[in-house]
Amino acid sequence: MADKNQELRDKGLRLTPQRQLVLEAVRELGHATPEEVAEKVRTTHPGINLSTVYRNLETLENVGLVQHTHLGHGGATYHAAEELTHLHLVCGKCGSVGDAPIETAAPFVNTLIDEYGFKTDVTHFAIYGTCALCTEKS
Amino acid sequence: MADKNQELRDKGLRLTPQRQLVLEAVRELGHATPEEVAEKVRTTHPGINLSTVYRNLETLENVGLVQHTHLGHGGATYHAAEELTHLHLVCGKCGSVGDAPIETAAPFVNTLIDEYGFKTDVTHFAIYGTCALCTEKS
DNA sequence: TTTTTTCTGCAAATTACTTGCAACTCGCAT
DNA sequence: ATGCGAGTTGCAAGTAATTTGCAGAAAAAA
Repeated sequence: MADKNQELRDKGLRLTPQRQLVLEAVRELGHATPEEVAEKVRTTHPGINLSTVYRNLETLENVGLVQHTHLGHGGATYHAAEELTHLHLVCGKCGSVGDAPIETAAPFVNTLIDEYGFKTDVTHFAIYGTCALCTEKS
Repeated sequence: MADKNQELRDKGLRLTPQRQLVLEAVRELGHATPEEVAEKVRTTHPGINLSTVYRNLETLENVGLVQHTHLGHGGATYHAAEELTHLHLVCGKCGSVGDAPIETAAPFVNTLIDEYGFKTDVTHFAIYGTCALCTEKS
């Protein structure tokens, strides 16, 4: 964990237990809302305040260790930066979140660059639709 | 306007001035937040309540006359169903919203169907990235 | 018209997040 | 080791955006 300490300090951040736990939680959860992160952190550090979680997620995002994505209605969900290598396929019927490799979108992304000069970050918003299961059912 | 009346009645909806105005406003505005719709409606019907706007947008969405899209942080924006024929390219730097024809995404959409059975609605979430202008500047 | 049923307005409630501030503590410099 | 100062935390209050409960208003049906 000396490395983990270093990782945060290198970014100019102070090393607090809360901050470490928030980062750990995001990494372990894969993707999670601030509320879910807080809940996870509370299993080992019950007293943590929700605003501390929000503030740390923001701080960690500023230094590039985590990122947020919009998977649904209002709420953002957070990912560890290393894991942001897939698209999110959100099903509007059942709410499930599937993954697809980011390369799936590569031709689309290239088209947007070529024709509009628009550099897309496909992971920032979910891809919305109906999953295979729900399509069958209807 | 007999046709417009019919249009709503056909869907089993009662014809109220508020409802007509909300639908009109969405059509005229192209895309708008609930707040913007309310403001527009108030130019001719000052007393309308914000919750009436919300409820009507929801109702109109249920019968398929309007749809909502996520262009940014939390808020949804509403479109007339007829006009949902383009992608939204949202720039994370300047906040501008560009359009691109929906066909741009067709190959991508097909790939997702073929490989994952996932039927995408590309208009529901914005496509996020950096626009040509902001890319130049940096 | 009268009845039925759906809408509307209003006020209060909820949700998700942000902010102000005093107390605390991390890490550098003694 | 010890202390100092800036970055952090917890707490409580504050926002912003949307939702809900309800009684009265007003469409459509009878």
